[in-house]
Amino acid sequence: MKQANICPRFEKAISLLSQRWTALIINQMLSGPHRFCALQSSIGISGKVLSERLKDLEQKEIIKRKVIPETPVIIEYSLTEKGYSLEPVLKEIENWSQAWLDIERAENIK
Amino acid sequence: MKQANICPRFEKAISLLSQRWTALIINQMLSGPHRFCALQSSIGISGKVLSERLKDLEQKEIIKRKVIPETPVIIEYSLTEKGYSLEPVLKEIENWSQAWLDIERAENIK
DNA sequence: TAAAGTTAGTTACTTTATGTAACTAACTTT
DNA sequence: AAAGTTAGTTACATAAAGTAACTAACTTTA
Repeated sequence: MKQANICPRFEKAISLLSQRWTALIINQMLSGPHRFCALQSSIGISGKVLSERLKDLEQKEIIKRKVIPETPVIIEYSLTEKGYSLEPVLKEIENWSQAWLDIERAENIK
Repeated sequence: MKQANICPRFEKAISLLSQRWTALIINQMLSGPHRFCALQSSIGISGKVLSERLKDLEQKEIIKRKVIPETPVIIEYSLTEKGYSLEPVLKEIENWSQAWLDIERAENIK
């Protein structure tokens, strides 16, 4: 039933950003390189899915994985140029969220 | 394990746009109102998931559902102001996709 | 007028994606 | 030696999507 007449590049971009966690991972990395467990705890993702996403994003050349042979070894994930170039997208999402969404409080009021 | 210190509005926006099909549905509607089966065939989504998404987007006030009592009845889905305000986000994704993605051809070459 | 088609969905069932939690291996700190 | 940290992996459970057939109300065609 796939018959989309939609631009394939656009569809690819959408399918990338529609993967759960992907946009949040990229967003965290906009502020600099991150380690595996830092991402894990800052966005609340499981190790399993995080490792899947990082492999996928690396393969898509959006992030790069660097092994720093300190003793204990440090694995550092950071954005490539292609990855950084998603910043305007994330910023627009943030702008929209500030303008149009508000935090529900109802559930907290007894 | 949810401990995110991320802005809750931003997270909400991300979780909206990370739902499969949602961004494509909104994108189609940027060009005007659409009927159920027009969306179905233009983006290649199943009736089941489309009806779920439309209900969800309506409840979030991003789209509105209008019953036009022509004979045969027409159900017209269109963006609200909140929905239209996502246009810059979609445009940025499109810009990025044009600048950074290309169509794989390898699989077509024998 | 019966048969076939369209629209806007829904239902039942299957496959895929995520979540949860425990585990590993190599190293460090107590 | 025991416990903790880092960067994952594995096995199992639940949730989300895909597939395809079905419904109900109406219309068009033979």
